[in-house]
Amino acid sequence: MTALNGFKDLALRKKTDVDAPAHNLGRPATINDIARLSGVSKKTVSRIINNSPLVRKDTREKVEALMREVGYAPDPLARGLAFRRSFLIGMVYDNPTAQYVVDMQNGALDALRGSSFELVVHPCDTRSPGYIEGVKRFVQQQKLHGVILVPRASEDQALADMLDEIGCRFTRIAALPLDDTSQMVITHDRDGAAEAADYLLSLGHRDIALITGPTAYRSAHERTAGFIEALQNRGIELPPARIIEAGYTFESGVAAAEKLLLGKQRPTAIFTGNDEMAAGVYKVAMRAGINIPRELSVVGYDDSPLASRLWPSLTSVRRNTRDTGRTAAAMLIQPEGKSALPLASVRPHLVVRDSCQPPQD
Amino acid sequence: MTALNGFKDLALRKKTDVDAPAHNLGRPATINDIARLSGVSKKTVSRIINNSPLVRKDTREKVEALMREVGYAPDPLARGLAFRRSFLIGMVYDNPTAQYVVDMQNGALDALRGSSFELVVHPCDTRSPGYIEGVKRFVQQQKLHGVILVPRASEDQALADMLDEIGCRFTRIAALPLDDTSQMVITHDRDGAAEAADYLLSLGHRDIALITGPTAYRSAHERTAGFIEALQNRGIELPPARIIEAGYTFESGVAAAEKLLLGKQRPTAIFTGNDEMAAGVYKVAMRAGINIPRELSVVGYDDSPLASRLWPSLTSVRRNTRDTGRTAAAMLIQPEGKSALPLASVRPHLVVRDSCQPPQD
DNA sequence: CTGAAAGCGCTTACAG
DNA sequence: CTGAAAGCGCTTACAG
Repeated sequence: MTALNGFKDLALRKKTDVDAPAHNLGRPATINDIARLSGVSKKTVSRIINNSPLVRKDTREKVEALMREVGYAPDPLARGLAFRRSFLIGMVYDNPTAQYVVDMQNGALDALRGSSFELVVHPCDTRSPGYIEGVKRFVQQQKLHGVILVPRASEDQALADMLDEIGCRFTRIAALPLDDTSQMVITHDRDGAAEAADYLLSLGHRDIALITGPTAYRSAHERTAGFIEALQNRGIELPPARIIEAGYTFESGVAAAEKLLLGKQRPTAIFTGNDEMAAGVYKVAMRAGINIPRELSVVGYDDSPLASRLWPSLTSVRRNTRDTGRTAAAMLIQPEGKSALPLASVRPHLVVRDSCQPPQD
Repeated sequence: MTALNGFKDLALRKKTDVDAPAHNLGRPATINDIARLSGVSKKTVSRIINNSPLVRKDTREKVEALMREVGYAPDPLARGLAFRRSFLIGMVYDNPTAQYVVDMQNGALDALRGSSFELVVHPCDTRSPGYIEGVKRFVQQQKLHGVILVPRASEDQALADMLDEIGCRFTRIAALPLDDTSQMVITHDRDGAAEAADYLLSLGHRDIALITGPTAYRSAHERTAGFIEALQNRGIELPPARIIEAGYTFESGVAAAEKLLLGKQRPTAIFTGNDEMAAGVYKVAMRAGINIPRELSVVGYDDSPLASRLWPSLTSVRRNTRDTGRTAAAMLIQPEGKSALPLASVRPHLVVRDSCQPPQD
């Protein structure tokens, strides 16, 4: 019986080294060590670990001092077993852009730093039929404390429903609010695209084209809507031929740009739904000898590293992905009742570089 | 007392539904359920979970069938607590290249898929003094099963020593063997760079320049050595002015390229230690009106997405990072004694695109 | 080849 | 505000 042993040890200690607090146990301290050495019960130590208010202030301070002294940290495995919930936050994503994924991870880790939580990653393929089962196994088996859903996985209602059903809390990251019940971080892609439109308008462009991502994606839909709306607000209506839906990939950007640039009447500016597709526009323009920015202005979305690597460097909408990840993780590890804000916002903004100029005529 | 309850339940079941094996317990099954329902002891179930040979074949098959039927999966938290070791693999890295990090993670996850292990990520800053303490806390607190060390963190002997000291197993990924004791995956950067050199030689280039990464990095050192060696093998000695040490970053590539390209006598070809710096060469060449590949051939290293996004697309050495990650993780979760290969190899190879031509004269 | 007891380091539910 | 008992779901060490 652990507890009894604890008390026997305490008795021994009292005789020998109660005045010499060199608590050196040659192994990681446990809650029993802390209880024994500070003369309180395990349960009181547990209350202190879990920030219960039901502990006298001086008791708390005494015990916390001892914890620091011996370098005590509670075992997440043992806590997890007792809580029936681990100290692991899962990140579920289906996104091909490495920088976006890494930024999101780093943001989440920012929020987890100093807490007892760690981040476990789960890329998946939302087009494969079994992927929801895969996430379910991941969540249930590891008894995850919570999950961060990254676009486009965050947009799959079936995934969210499954998580609700098994009682797993989660935070969704999305371009706009998807429902009223789940926690969300909203990235306001509509505003970012509008800023891009306003910028091109302010330079004097009027014949503008748009290469969108797959509009089944919320992000693509919002960026498209935001861009078109902003133009309309200034009295400019985009003709259908100036809007091309592509696939968020470099290759699809190349194909879209060929339609736009190799015809007789080309636009003076192009806004693309992400930087990958903007790189496709660059390739076509380069090959065709169209000078960016003199003959063609280009604005991307993401502000990925690619934006500054391209030449001329690409003006692009920055998404503040790291902040998004940090916010999402922070919502998840917040103590239960405590101001559980269901919604948070991260706002994009335009980063101006060298890829735009007033149109020549 | 769980065990006693277990036996009581078994008795009840025997009367009622022993012939109707619809084992539906409205909660995740535990080892006790499996033991009770299959009429063996907990310990025997445990042996089966842990692949012990000390189980009769028909016992094993009977129990495994039941496990499948009720969808039993052992709780990693409980196993971890008893084992004093979790089912978590850590990945420790200090690398700015997002694609490299993501490829490495995905590779590791390939190897962990279907196992009981999950991947928990730990980016760090090897230049900050406290980072080794940070890794130590990470490993000890989570009782990690093992850790994958990614360059450049993998090259820090102090980090490896700390892990040895606390008894944490780890796999290092490195350009060449660093010691004889730890498990390693060798990426043979020397060979990759040699292949780049041979390719440029085969095109007829003789006045070649080299932009290296920080040679304190093993990867940069090996790539540099491999490139220079391959040239020497063909009787070509690189003059010191043709070798510039840069920092693996885009900006440092720009600065190095300016030295090489804006002088009077420029080389006909440049090999860069990574793709980022090659993008820097592109920028300087573009700005100065130097045509790639007609007037200048460029070869990079990494075969990152950037390589195909640049125009003209960049010939580059592919590293097979995903294989590297998979191999590293596989070594870590291999059953203890079982053929614990200390060394594994992943070989790079050149991917030819549009950035090279024979020199004009 | 199989099993009953004790334990891993915590928390919950109950009692005071 | 504090504590003794029981339990979370597994494994280890010992015994047979």
